[in-house]
Amino acid sequence: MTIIQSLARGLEILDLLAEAEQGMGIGEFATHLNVDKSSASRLLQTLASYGYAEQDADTRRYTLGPRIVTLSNRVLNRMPLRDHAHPFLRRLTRETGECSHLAILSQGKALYIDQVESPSILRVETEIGTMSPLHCTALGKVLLAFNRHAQVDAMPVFTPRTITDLEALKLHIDQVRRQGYATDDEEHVPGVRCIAAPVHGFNGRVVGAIGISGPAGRVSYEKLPELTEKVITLAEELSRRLGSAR
Amino acid sequence: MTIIQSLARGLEILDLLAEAEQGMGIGEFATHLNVDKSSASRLLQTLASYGYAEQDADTRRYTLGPRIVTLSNRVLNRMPLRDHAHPFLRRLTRETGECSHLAILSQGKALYIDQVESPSILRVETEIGTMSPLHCTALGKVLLAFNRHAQVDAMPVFTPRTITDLEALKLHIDQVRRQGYATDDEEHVPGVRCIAAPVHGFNGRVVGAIGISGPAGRVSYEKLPELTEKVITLAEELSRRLGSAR
DNA sequence: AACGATGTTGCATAATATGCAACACTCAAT
DNA sequence: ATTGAGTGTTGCATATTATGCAACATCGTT
Repeated sequence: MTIIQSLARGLEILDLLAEAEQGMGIGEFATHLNVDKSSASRLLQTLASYGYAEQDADTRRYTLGPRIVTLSNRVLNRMPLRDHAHPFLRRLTRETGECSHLAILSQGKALYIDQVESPSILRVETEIGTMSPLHCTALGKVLLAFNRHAQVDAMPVFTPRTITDLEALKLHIDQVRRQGYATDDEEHVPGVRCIAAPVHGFNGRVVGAIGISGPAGRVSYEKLPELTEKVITLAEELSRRLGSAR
Repeated sequence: MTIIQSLARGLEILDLLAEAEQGMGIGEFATHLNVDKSSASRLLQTLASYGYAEQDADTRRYTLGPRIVTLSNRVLNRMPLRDHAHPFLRRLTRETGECSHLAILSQGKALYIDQVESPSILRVETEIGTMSPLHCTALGKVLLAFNRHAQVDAMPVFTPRTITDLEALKLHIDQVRRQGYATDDEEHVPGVRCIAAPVHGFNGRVVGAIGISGPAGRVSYEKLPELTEKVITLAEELSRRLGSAR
């Protein structure tokens, strides 16, 4: 496995730009990459010439360019699941009042490929493109339980409630498999609870997970059964829509 | 202006992947880039290690990876305009029955940053991330007319109705400026008509364009005045929402 | 105008990306 | 099961290019 260093540096620059809302100057890149200013400048020029970066004429700082957006929607538009699922996401948010999400397994994580936000002021802030760990999120656990390609190789701690023992997780995932849904009980983000259920494709295989997330105050233990019922029902309807025999 | 060749090759690979829905094999990359298979393999491995490409375990072909989606939504989420405008896009589609779009000026083109699709089966297929030429699209003409940074350097022909003379375009844009909206009368895509109007920000500057597109049969000359009125009204409401004095 | 900060460009050379060849893997045909 | 073709990966010598340095250009502040 060989890494082409110059390409890697360019991609690292994109990672830096993803975190730099106000853009970055050449000197900052040079420092982060541990290269000379001149090298940083040439890398940025290359990225800019292909549309991946943009230099603000006034501040001379660089920001992410539009080419990324074009490519991203190529990726997303290649997923028919998204189009089928979106009306169900809207229904789920309408019926529960919480944010709803659709995720698929990607690179060992749960990739959020669509969502509908809650109308409530207090809500969980996530975005499409988020890649969540599998072991401590409801969507992730569903993928672990129902997608044979899903596996965890690390189980970082996010909260005191995060499951960090592999045997404990296996038992938990077995239970998810039996009950047909998963919950995240403040295991990833303190104060946030999630519920998710699997989405089956036409051959019965699990092609994704659909679920809701909300503040623990609203997604309370008393409300869990009712909300869970809604998530499961919508997931099954969507699965049937996709042609699943289930 | 120096181009870092290895980085450029990696970005060219991303461009190839954007067009290759079923992915591509290493040999195809090598041919397109005019490099040896081994070089192509190393470039792809680098892209894959950063999440920009993925290799399908079964076919061994490479496709675009999820990292692109994550970055894309960073770009889009940095535009408050999108959040403000989305309800107006929905209203516009509801009131006209056509697809509605929101675009900004980016790299000399109109970058579509949001849209709401028409419920009709027959509709215009565009996607977020599309970068349209300015001289022959309604959104683009609005940007040309109202954004002082917008200019055209080339005027490629798309249809027999495309304006290809610079003087003619200048007159046309002057008219757009006077009337406060623009139309695309089958100038970009045969059989497609569009209407767009400017969106003004809090300092009165034009921060984007909002409009609709539909088949010429539905966006007929008889319907144009009524549809135009709706677009202008919504654009002005959105502008007021953004704090514009207009 | 002078100065400091920042981005850009030319040039010699240090470093790395390349092509070649061998190898590993997969699949289809016999 | 074996063979051959097709495809992706990896080691190595060296051809090529990316690098750092220094000079320059640009911009904003005093």
